[in-house]
Amino acid sequence: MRADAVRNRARLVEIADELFAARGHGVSTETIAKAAGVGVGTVFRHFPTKEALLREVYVTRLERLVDRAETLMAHREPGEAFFAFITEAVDWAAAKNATAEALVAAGVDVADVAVDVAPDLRRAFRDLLAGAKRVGAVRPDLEPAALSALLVGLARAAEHAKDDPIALAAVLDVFRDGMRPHPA
Amino acid sequence: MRADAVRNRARLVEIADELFAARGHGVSTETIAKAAGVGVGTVFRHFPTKEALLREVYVTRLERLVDRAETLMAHREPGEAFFAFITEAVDWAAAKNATAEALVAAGVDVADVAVDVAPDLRRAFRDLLAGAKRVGAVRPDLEPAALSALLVGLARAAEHAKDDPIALAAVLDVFRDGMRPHPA
DNA sequence: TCAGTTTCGGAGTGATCAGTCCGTTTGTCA
DNA sequence: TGACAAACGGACTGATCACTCCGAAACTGA
Repeated sequence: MRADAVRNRARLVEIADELFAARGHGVSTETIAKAAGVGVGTVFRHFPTKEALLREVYVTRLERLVDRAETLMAHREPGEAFFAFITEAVDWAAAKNATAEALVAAGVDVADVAVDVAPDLRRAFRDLLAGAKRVGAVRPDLEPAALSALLVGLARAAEHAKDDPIALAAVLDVFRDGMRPHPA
Repeated sequence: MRADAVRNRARLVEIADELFAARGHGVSTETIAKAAGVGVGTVFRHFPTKEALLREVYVTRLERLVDRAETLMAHREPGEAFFAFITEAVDWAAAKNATAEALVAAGVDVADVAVDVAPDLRRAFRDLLAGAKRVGAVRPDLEPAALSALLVGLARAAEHAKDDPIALAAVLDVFRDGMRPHPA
């Protein structure tokens, strides 16, 4: 692969990520191409359809999430790692929401798109939970499947409250307290 | 207003609600018109733009939600009314896959899209919360704005977990426990 | 029943978008 | 450096969508 091709491909994913996050999946291919400083032809040489570009963006995001979980687990105490992850996930949330919904709207099964990343993600969730449960930071009945659903929900709730810092803080508190071991 | 016009208008809102819920906002005006058994011209006579039809659908949904909150408050003990409302909102969302969208639309554009209903909705939330706080069923720092965001998130989380009853139960527990007064 | 008016239906319009095609440019390697 | 394949750019195409327009149909009140 030629050097300029590699550069353009990476840049396209990066720019597409930003534009999809900021303006939804409705942004036209031409807009993305212009923002990346290339022609539309280049977009479609690297990605056969717009949907393929969306998938790439989505997978890239999931990979970053997994990386982040692993970094936190390696450098923090388990309970702290877990809640730091939850909190950070909020920042990442709005963008992920938009992409996942775009894929669903396009009739794509998100689980199918993420099939390559899914095992890593599941493992990261499992390890985060196991560590946090071991030190008693998280309720013992919280399983990876529920955590996944909660993160999706948190992402959505955070997006909804993003312009109201007080509400956003309350939302985070509710999630965090709800995930902690319940007294009684 | 002529009898057939009234009938068509109501039918359009009803059909549009179903189609938007099932297939997203991307459904074309012509699809909606055909499903309602009318021509596109009829759609645009009743609603100047597609967006106006969307708004009408949202407002109708929100009104139903407000009605339900009021009924619960009138017939149940405050804490029970609050949690029954939460639980029902989820069932409704998971089944119809639509309330979250409606709430997001209301939140993102409260002053605009749902200008007529927003005060009622806010009042219903405020009253539900006030009652529940009075009897100590809900944490005192939970405000209507945060509740609104949490409902959106809960609806989304529940939808994500709908095929896994154990995860769904855990998700509901996390939300309920998180909304209860925090010990310490 | 019938005139008068409202409402309807759907072909037509202009705009936009995903995706194609090919002449031109650029990186690569001998 | 020069030859050549790889990659590029953007005009172009066909499809689709929101919305318009007006002759036909249907409701209503007398």
